[in-house]
Amino acid sequence: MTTAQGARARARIEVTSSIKDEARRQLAAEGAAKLSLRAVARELGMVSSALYRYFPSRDDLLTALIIDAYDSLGEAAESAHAAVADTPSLRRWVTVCEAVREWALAHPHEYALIYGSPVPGYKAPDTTVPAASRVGLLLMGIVRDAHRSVGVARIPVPAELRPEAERLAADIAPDLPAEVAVALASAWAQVYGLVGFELFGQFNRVIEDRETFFRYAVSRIGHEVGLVFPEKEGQEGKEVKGEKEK
Amino acid sequence: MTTAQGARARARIEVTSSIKDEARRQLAAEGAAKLSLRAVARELGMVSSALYRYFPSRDDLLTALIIDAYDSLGEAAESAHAAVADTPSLRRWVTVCEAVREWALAHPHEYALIYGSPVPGYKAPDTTVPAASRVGLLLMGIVRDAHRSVGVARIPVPAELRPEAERLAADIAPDLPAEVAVALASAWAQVYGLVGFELFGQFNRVIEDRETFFRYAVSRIGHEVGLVFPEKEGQEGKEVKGEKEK
DNA sequence: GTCTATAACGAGATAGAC
DNA sequence: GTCTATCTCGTTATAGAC
Repeated sequence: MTTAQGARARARIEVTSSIKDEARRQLAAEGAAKLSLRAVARELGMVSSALYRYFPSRDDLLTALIIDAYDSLGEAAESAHAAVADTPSLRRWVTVCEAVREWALAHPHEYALIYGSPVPGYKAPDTTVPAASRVGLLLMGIVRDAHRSVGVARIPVPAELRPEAERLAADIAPDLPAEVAVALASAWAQVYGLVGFELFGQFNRVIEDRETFFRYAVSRIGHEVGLVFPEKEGQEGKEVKGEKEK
Repeated sequence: MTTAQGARARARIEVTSSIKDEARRQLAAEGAAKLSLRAVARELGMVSSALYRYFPSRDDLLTALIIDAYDSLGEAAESAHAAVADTPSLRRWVTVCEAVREWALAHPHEYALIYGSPVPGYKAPDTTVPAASRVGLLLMGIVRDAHRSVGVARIPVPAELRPEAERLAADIAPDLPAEVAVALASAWAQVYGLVGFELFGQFNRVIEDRETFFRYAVSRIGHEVGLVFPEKEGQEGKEVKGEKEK
């Protein structure tokens, strides 16, 4: 009984994942807008109606691919971070950003799916939110740790932004000062901009040594959210005047 | 003679632009991947083959739309800048960035066309480069002016990035120091990240007062390329206060 | 010379009857 | 599940109108 059920469940999981694999292949070839349940079925030697036992609609298949992509990116970022969890905050920040970039270069179509132009007619359901938040939460953890240990630079926000900053911090980063929460949100968007520019071709004929450029740019951004190498504190020139320690 | 030619030319321009108008409508409805010459022709009451007198292929139509979008964005940015051309560099920077954001919000599908995920199977020809460069050149002009008049802060780049920085400056910004050229390229990508995050929905449930947030974030980025309000020169360090708990 | 229309090709998607 | 009749698409060849 349980073995039969287990076998069925296993088979279901296997079919589900080959459907997603084929869908990802089509994503790479034709783009998300042209993802067609029928084509997936044909390629798998199934009939289109059979797919509906696994995914009730094309949008549900898309949603599954999106969640998988967010999770794959999140896992790449988290495991890269785990290897440097004991190092200074700026090093951890740069490492995570580099992992994001590398994942994006290795999975350009999935990156386009989650961070690129919206798919026409598709509206992502709230079920994508947890997976979508993983990298942001990871970066927030780095900044939080830095804030708790050595203290991060706080760049005062202008009065007009104060209410939004307070609300944002209360909403998503209750243990961070409002200024830092704002800096973090903006920093994450900026990192995404660097990755997007490279991936979508805007750096063609502009930036050649993209890895070095990226490492430098995200370390500047990390610096901007207040992260430093503790041993370098006080050497950063006039950009950041933190208390000297050491 | 001239009138007949003029009339023909006028008619040609008019038909060309109604083709592009209709194509833009379909872009908004279905996305660039599904742009179809036949559908455009049908909607205009023409026959598909007639379109080939105006655009030799579907890709050429796409290219025309892309160039138009870049030019429309470039013009929006340039005319916004013209209104504040005599103000301090940071104000000019922020104004141009805000114009970019506003154009993007007003033309989300065209923004997605030029800065979003690549259209599967389409390769942009070099003819798009001049239009694509307009905003970048405008921003570069602001930084150049600041560099010439009050001087901009130069943040030294690490040794590993030095060759790339020199190459980049020589290539695209011969009148800027290498460090500043690098900072500018990175800044432009970061501004794009902020706009993209907002436009593509990553700020949903995160940032509410997006206009204020954006103004603040891009002014920080402008600061990062060395722009300041002249009256604040020499006070940069004061903006940043380290904080420590221990 | 400049345009539009008709027809067709090969490839693919789709809806529905069976 | 299968098969078929009918759509779509980009593109080209051709013929004729202005």
